[in-house]
Amino acid sequence: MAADLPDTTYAVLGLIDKVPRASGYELVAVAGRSFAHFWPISQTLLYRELDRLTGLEWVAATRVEQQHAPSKWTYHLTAAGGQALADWLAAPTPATSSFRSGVLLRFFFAYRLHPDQVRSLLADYRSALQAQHEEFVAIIDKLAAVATPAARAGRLTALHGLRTAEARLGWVEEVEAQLEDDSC
Amino acid sequence: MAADLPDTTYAVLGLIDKVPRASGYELVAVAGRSFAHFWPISQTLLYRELDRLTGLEWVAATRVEQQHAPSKWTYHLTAAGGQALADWLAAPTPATSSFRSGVLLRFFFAYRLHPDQVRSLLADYRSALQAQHEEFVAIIDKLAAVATPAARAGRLTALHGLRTAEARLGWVEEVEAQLEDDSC
DNA sequence: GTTCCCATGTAACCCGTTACATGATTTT
DNA sequence: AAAATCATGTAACGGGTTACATGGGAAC
Repeated sequence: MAADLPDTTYAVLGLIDKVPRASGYELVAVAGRSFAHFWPISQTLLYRELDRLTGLEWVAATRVEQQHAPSKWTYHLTAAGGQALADWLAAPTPATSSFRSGVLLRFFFAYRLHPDQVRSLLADYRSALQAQHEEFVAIIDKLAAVATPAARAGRLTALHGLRTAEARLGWVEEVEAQLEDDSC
Repeated sequence: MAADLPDTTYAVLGLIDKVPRASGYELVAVAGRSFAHFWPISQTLLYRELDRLTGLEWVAATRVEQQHAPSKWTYHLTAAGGQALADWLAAPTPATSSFRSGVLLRFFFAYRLHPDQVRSLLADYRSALQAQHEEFVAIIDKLAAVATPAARAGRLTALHGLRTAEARLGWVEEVEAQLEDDSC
């Protein structure tokens, strides 16, 4: 059907389905809180996708006047949009999980560093992982209280992040232990 | 000093340091086998970075004539290049680990799918993870035999991938177990 | 009265990708 | 004769980013 669009387009489409009658501004905030962990998008990009989606008539925009705040556009799926989302979800998933890690890239060349510098690299990484870990725990706790299918899906994707962070924290410990052995 | 360059530039710089006197063609192959797992780069991009690095005079190119194959350029670091690499490694690492997962994005909207479709999504993900797992095991085995600092760094980054894949396979099992509970 | 929140947008850049071109040599 | 390997490149596209602009109402 439609020329094949980037997954980001469907991410926004799915978000509008999940949070109907939201403004672009609100969607940016929701995206930042929800799928940003495994599919980050900037504000500019999200607005661009809203344009694209309305152009495709997959979503319809409604003008809402407000007196306590600027007027806004709210969005909701059309029938065609619902179909497009369903088609995309049903299509076989290309295994496109792109991962780029500045920490690992540096660690890969770590043999050019002093052991102290390596240790500090690992320490920074640990802090970042711990912060992530806490975020995921918070999300899981919050969503555990909600008994909707959407909340469950959100909780389980957060669990994926949690398990990943745990494993990587374990890796940091493993590596630090190995470095200590060498110093002796 | 130099306007701040993308990490990819330093990735190539580090690779030339690690594998001196290699051609662009060889570097593409090595990059594909080594840091592609956490820092993928395409052939075109790598060649473009070689141009940039020679322009910066961080690497120098030498023409090598061959009779059994086309002539080639080989690369090696200059003093300035070595300094640039060291500076980059020593600089505080921005926590830029960008992760985009098509599987998680779909899973996030999984409440719109039939349970069977979710199961197949998870099954595909498991296969991909298992393939990754095997790759990392192979790398670790291969590098365990080599007793250089560079090999050790490579082995430990591969271990990071291995631990991550293990944790995610565990997540798949966890989620599948939860889905079964619901069916009852 | 400055700062934060709501709300939407423009401009410019460039990184990274895919597809394709070329051509010699070696292997099947 | 065809296919794979070695080797380097061009062309075009677009997704995603950062930085900036605007402006009214609310909060401190």
